Amino acid sequence: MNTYAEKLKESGLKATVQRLAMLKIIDHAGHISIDSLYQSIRDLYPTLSLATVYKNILMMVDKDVLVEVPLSGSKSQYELKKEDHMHLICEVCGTVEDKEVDEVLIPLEKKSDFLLSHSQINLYGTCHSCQNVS
Amino acid sequence: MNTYAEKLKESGLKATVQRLAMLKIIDHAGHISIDSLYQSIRDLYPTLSLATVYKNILMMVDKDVLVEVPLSGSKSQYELKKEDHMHLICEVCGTVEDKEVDEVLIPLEKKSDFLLSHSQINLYGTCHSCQNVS
DNA sequence: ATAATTGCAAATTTTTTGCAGGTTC
DNA sequence: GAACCTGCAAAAAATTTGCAATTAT
Repeated sequence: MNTYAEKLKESGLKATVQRLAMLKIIDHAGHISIDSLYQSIRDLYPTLSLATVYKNILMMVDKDVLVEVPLSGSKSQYELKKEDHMHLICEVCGTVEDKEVDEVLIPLEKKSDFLLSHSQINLYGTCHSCQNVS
Repeated sequence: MNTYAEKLKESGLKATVQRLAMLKIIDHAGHISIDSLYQSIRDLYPTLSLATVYKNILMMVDKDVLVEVPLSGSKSQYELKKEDHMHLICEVCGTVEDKEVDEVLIPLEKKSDFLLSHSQINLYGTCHSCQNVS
């Protein structure tokens, strides 16, 4: 059985073709904005409506299937829920790369007397490739 | 002379009463959404228009007077540009607290071969006060 | 004086909602 | 078959734009 379908059912959501298509595209892209997702998905399902994309994004974020990645200066992207990690956002080419969070946050949590539920770490700068173009 | 006015002029922006009022409120609040800012500012300047707030936010972010703080599940907030720091966002009471970034990021930058320009670190969880309410 | 900024109204863009018909379990 | 989901169209909310009048330097 399809993993995406399982994830949905575990979360109490029905595994519709629309949702499966969304998850497949999001997973493949890593991170994606609602607009891009809608564009991509129309190639496969021309009748899928933007309203459905919105409804499903909200629902899947609510059910912890997806995570919102809010970004400075552009619209939020969405990704599959997985281990906390940070994003390295290249200000030149716009690429978003994932990176492990390591144990950076545990000592921090103790020092702050803050009960951490999840983190959102975005580092803006210039990625390896773009540094070399100069 | 007023510090806010200086900041604006250094950035090539005119020090209008509207902008000064915005900076004062933002500074006092620490972080604020466009809506809240508009509400607060109307008490002082009932004729100030929402369009002006939007124009000035964009302009001041562009000129590095302000910084956008994008948040999961709610609209972006804005704050005065200052040293990079992280936000501890309480999921119970919604409070956003500032915290130093320390030297957490420097080793990270080296390891990632990423030329860091600025960071945006939001930690979601439960703050000290809300932990004690139980 | 001149170049930038404001406020208004209108346009555009983004997101949400209601509901009839279709689909999943 | 019951509850849930979709797609459409329409509504609501958020953001941007154009422009004449005003303001800062």
